[in-house]
Amino acid sequence: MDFSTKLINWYSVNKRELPWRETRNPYYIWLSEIILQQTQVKQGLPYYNAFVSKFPTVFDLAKASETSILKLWQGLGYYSRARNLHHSAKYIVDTLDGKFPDNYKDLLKLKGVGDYTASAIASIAYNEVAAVVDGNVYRVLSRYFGIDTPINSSTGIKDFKTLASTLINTNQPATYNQAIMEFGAIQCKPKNPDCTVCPFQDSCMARKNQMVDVLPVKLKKTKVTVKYFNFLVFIDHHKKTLFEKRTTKGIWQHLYQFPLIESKKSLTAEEFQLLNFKEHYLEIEVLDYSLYNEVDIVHKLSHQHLHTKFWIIDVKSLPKDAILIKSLTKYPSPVLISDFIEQFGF
DNA sequence: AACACGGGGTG
DNA sequence: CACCCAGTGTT
Repeated sequence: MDFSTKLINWYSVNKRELPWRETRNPYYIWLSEIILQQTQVKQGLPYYNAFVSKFPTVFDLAKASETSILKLWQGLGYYSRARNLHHSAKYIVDTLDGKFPDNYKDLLKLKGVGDYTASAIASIAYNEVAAVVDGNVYRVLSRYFGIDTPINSSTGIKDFKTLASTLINTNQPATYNQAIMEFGAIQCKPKNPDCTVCPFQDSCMARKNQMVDVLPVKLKKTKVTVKYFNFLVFIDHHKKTLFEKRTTKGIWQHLYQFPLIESKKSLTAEEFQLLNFKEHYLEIEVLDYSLYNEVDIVHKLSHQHLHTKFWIIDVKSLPKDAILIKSLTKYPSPVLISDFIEQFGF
């Protein structure tokens, strides 16, 4: 029995029931694939259901505000996915007259859709013979064929894509692609896979050569930078505060936060006073201020550790663009901020 | 080619 | 703590 048939047989027995497997609607397939980029099924599933429920068609998504889409995306991370989703929905509705791209080449033109996602949608929704290569596929192929080429090197990316293209079952591309990914997720797991129950245990090169725990090979690890964030939580007697949209390039673009002052180190109250935050907000008359968290809250992202202090600042009045504290939760904000809002309670 | 981009889960 | 996750866009 050949590789793809064996995989498909395994899949027919072991596959999970997932809502995006109950449809061929390209819009729903697209939604699920974007949500699942760098995201585990367990984490993405409730977001998928929320998006399908709130935006049942691409037209609903296209006419929504970016803020409402980011609000529904809140907590999922990699927020450019949500912004690109909106951009592409408008492109489909406005430029393509609502006709969803129906092949790999045209799908690739959508913002936020790269080689993997274009292949996934083309195969799953339209049964196009386009091989997917995601983290699961890299792992399964590198182990089964015993390939130690780094999966994130240029040659590795090219070679694995070529190999995947030779293996795909051309009669059942949709099923094959989902089968190999599901196999990687459930059987050929990153850590401690149970190879004794694996259907490929007799032909797997990694198992034969005891390389299961070192494959796939990946270049370099992420280096983490440390940053120090001071959030200014203004409160006036109208129960209003300042909440700003992040327009800068880096993390959390277009999400909302309390006014932020970044420092070179963790500040004491005295140092914070010396820093004289009032310089940043000349027009605001400060009555009193205090530190909410004595110990820094360390918010860990994959490439940054954010050491955070929340300064509670009582003020007499605030500028016109202040918003009611009660309405804070209507805005999309980073988990770090929404957690604070919930715990502080105001 | 290297890096930035989130947050949750696992061993 | 290190690594992984149905990757993509930018530099």
